[in-house]
Amino acid sequence: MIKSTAQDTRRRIAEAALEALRTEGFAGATSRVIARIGGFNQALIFYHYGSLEGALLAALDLTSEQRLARYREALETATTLEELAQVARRIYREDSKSGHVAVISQLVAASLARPELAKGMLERVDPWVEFCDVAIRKAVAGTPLENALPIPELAYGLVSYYLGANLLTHLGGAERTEALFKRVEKLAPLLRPEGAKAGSAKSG
Amino acid sequence: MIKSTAQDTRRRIAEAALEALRTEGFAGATSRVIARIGGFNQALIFYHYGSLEGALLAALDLTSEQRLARYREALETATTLEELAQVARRIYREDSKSGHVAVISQLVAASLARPELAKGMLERVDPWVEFCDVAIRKAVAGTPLENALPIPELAYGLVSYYLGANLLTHLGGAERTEALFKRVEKLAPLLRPEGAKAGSAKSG
Amino acid sequence: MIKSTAQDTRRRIAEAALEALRTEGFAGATSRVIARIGGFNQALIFYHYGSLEGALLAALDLTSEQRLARYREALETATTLEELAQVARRIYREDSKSGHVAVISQLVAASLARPELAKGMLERVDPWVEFCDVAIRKAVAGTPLENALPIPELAYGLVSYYLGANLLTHLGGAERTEALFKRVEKLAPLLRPEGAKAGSAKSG
Amino acid sequence: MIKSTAQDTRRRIAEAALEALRTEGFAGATSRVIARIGGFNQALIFYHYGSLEGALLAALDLTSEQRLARYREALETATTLEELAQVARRIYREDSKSGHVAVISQLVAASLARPELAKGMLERVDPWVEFCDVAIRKAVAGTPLENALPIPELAYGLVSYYLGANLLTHLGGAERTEALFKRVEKLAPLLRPEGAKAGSAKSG
DNA sequence: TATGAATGAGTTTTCATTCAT
DNA sequence: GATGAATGAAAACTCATTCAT
Repeated sequence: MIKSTAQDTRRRIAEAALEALRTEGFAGATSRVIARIGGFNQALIFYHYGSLEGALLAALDLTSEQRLARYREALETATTLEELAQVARRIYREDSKSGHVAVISQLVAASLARPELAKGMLERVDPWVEFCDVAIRKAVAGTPLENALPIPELAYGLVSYYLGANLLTHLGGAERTEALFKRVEKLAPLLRPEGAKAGSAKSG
Repeated sequence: MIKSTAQDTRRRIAEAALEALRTEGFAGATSRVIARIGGFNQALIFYHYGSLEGALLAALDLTSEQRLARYREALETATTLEELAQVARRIYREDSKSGHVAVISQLVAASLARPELAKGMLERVDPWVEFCDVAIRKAVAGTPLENALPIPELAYGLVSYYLGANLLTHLGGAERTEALFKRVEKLAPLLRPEGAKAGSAKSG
Repeated sequence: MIKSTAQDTRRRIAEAALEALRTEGFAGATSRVIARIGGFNQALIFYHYGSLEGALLAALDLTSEQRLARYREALETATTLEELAQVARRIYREDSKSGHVAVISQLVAASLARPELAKGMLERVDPWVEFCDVAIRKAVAGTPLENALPIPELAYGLVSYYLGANLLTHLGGAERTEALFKRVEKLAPLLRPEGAKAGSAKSG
Repeated sequence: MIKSTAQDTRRRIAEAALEALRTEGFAGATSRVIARIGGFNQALIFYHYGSLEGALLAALDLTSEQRLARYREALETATTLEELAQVARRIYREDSKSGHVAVISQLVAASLARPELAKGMLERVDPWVEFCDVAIRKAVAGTPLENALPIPELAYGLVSYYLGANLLTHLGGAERTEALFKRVEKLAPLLRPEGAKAGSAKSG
């Protein structure tokens, strides 16, 4: 048997937990299932994380890091509101396909009735709000909206929407959310104030 | 042993299930807990609903009916975007306090991994989208937005947002969602086209 | 609602119980299943028979009567050992196909751990032993075996064998029992005493 | 908590299951009863055998091995048909007393309605047929019957009879089966062809 | 650091049966 | 005679977690 460092093992456990969440949902992410997926002993989860929830939160961190990195990278390329909308749609699709945000939905929902989980979850929401904040700020930079919009509140609103959209998507309403994204892309120019838009006049 | 009609008993079970969902969440809404809350025998749930899920969906119907009625009533009183925003905030607070939409969140989340539940849930989403559709339509009636906005998509988006906002609220972020509502109220007049705003200014 | 006489209802219950035993086996012949098959209320079983077991025994009586009548009729036509063997095989097949003796096997087996059932079963075995007794007697009438064979014991042995053969048949060994029957048919003449056999003497 | 090897524990479980089958029958051999008899946790059954049926089949293997060994040993000592009949009677009594074959009857009967069990059972019937085959062959060795009898079919027939006889014995008809055995013993010599009977050699 | 074994408390569901009507 | 409603007890099985090694 090859001994691994505690770090490696923790990582393996978190990855197995993530996979379990993705494929089986929160209710199916039992210690037994996680152990089977990762090929290790159930007890190891408790040895390293103290409880199942600890391992699930580690799984969330794993996916959050990955996704946030991806988001930030995508944000680099977007400079206008239109581009931002496009980026958002693309990322939404990636998230749906990969199941990453499904994991978040599951954990958020499950944590409603689990104080300890809820605490861990709330902490992990902030980076996302932060990200949205930056994104919006960038999108409206140099436009009149820059000063008019309640950006922090909007950022939180976006995260809220994202969560809800993902839940519904997984219930079976994928197209309807996609449809909204498409509309927003089309409408984005209309929301631009005159000055910023050169000659592309809009709302009469 | 007191015999009641099936209707009454079904109602009692649904109410107990609702209470269980509210106070214990989906994972805690077991047949045993529901039976204890309602003061009846566990087996009664299966006698009347066939399965736990059946009873939980009945609970959802109970709360949905109540809330929708309340929403429609509130909608009657609102005529402008500002008023609509106010109504929305008030109702959001009621939902948070009463735990009604928390129940929805729980069930939506839980149904991600339960096909039968998911089916039942999806059917129950539509009345809400419908309601939002009507509400938005009413709010923008007579304004240029009336023709510019993708109302059906927005309606679905609102429901999505509402779901997410409720999840986060129950995680502990109530004030942040409230803050957004307040901002929207303040900004509502700005989104109004000049003509419509003329004499009907509401916000002080 | 058409009221029926107690006799009619008892009959309907017994028939439904028999059908349940046939199609679902003893373990599946629950009061609920029987009631569904017969289209009546579960409680009716207890009203008329006092217990589930009572109804199941009534079902057994139903099938026993039918089969015994059939057996006696078949016995009429058989006069020699060979013919008796043929008749036995034909009847065995009928029993297998119709599921009648499967019902007996089920009940006998189930009664091993149920004193009340066992009592009822034992009483119902006698007519069969009696029948075998008569059959054997008839088959060996006029031959030396008539006085040599311990007919009552053999009769009981035949019933024992029949029970076991049916159990194994239902486990999946139908052909093997059939094979034995065929062999017995062929060998029957060999067991015949010289006098009775005319010129077909075989045994040395 | 005393830790043992998996082998030991599996054995303890199988033994407890066997005892439960013996004393309570199939319907009474529930996980709870087995656990109580064995003095271990119900869950242990599932940990080691995956399902109740797995444990019950293990119990059957336990008793089958023991009995087959005993049978083979007894067979060694019997060389003539008479002796074989004596041995059969003795063993039959042992089986009745010890409840070993009652267990088989129970499982065979129960498996009528349980496909998985039936599969396991059928596999376990063969060694017994094999044993009977050998026994018969030995009994008729050197006699004219050696070539006249359909031994494989008879072997299967004997197993069938044994099963049925045991069922009836447990229903309460022990003496009647005993009576048949006694008669067979007495008649055994008569079935012997003259040549072999001459000096009634016991063939050492 | 890791694991196989073990467990108490829990799950959903089904059962035979009773009772008020 | 008949029935819908109700129930206590029990079923098989799973859970997160602990413990000895």
